[in-house]
Amino acid sequence: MLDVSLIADLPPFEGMKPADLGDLLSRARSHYYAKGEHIFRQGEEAGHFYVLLDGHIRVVKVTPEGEQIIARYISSGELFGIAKAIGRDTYPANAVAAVDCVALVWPNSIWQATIERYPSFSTNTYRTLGGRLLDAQDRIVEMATERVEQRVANAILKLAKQTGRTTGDGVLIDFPISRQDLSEMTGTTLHTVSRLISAWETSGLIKSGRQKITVVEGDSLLRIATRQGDL
Amino acid sequence: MLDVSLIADLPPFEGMKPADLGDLLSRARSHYYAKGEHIFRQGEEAGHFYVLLDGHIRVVKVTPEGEQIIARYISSGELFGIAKAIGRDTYPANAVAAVDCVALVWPNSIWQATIERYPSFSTNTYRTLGGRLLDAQDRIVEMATERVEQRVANAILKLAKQTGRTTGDGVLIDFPISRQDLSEMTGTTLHTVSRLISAWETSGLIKSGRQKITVVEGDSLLRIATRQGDL
DNA sequence: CAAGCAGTTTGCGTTGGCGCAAAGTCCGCC
DNA sequence: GGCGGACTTTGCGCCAACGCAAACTGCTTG
Repeated sequence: MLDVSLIADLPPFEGMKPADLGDLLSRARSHYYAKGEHIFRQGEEAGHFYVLLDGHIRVVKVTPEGEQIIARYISSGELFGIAKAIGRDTYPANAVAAVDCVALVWPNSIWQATIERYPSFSTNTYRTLGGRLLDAQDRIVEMATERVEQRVANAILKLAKQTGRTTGDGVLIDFPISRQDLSEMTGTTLHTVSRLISAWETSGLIKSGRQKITVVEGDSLLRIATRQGDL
Repeated sequence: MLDVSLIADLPPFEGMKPADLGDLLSRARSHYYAKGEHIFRQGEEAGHFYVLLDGHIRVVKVTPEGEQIIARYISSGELFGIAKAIGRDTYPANAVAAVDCVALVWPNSIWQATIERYPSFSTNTYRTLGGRLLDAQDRIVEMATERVEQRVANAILKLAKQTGRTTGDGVLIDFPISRQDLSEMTGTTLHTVSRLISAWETSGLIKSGRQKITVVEGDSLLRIATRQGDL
């Protein structure tokens, strides 16, 4: 049986009564996803909603031409797959386990009742949604106004902030991330990302390895991310 | 006094009982905004929410460097300024009247009660929000994968579809839109937009004038918008 | 109706970033 | 422990789109 302490402190459930939490939890099952596994796919009928308990999930949009764009990374404690919350019947993107993951899964049949019964859950959900809308719009502005170099620096900084783990060298992004992944987050090519990272590594701003990036001098990177034409 | 028929058929209020509509309407006041006037500004305390009754509104994000990006156009019948719905206390963008406009205005103090009292209004609102999130993500994908030419063609087609008025020549976008506006929607420069439009006008795909665009051959434009590298 | 401004067009030189290609390098697996 | 595949690096040539500059056009207003 799942214990309430699993989710009591997670943001989506903030403000809910313990009894309600237990009730909600009793309708969930937990599920393990191996690294690389798809939790759901774009266009698929949305049958469930999820809370990530452990791991990292990549949310990926696929174009008709087969190109992939990373919409966002989900960290543990976050809601995802909430198509129902936006009045949708199909998932708008793929969700892939970036590492081995554990998630709680609820059937969407209880969505409406859940939202209506637990106002704090409802509020939390829509706040999350709103945050994602703002994120998306910020990203549009970024893509429209900044150069590739700035966008890549920014993406690395955001990941380090969102999921970074401090090590001896600096802040390590705590899941495997390839040059290709970064290029799909910033709208460029893996080649360009590779060149930028090589250059930054040479000048000591970051350390990097295979699917691994450590931010050493965040300040310098931030300067790159925010400066305008003043090379 | 405002009449229920004003809003009864608008999407945000679909499914509401006439009595409830009257109730809601009694708390609104209507307001006229002259072309070019700001309805609210980015960063400002969000004091009201709105439904556009007539006109067109441009929602604009401003960067720290002063560059402007058009987030979306609001057409009549749409909700806007719903910062409260996403758990925000300030407006995330400017709203400017693209033409003379009339809007209904409610104080945000009644937001929470309104959302709770009228479930269909709540559902409609979040569906709208969800649509905007999906739009934003589509736009990210577009900016990451398509060339300027395709994005501009796409933007024109979307505007024609959203707000087009059929005339003798074709479908006219029915509010003033400059080359600069289009460039701010697609993440390019007014020069590039101007060049593209000139070319398309020469080959008869569109007609254009000062702040005016008519789509003549939508099919050909769509072909430009969707084709990949196959020039 | 003249002036002026906002919006548009067009030319020209430059360049950031892409596309292609090929050669590493690291890792997991048999 | 060696093989193969996934990931990364780097070189080179090119072109779409930008930046700058200047001229043009057509509303609008006094």
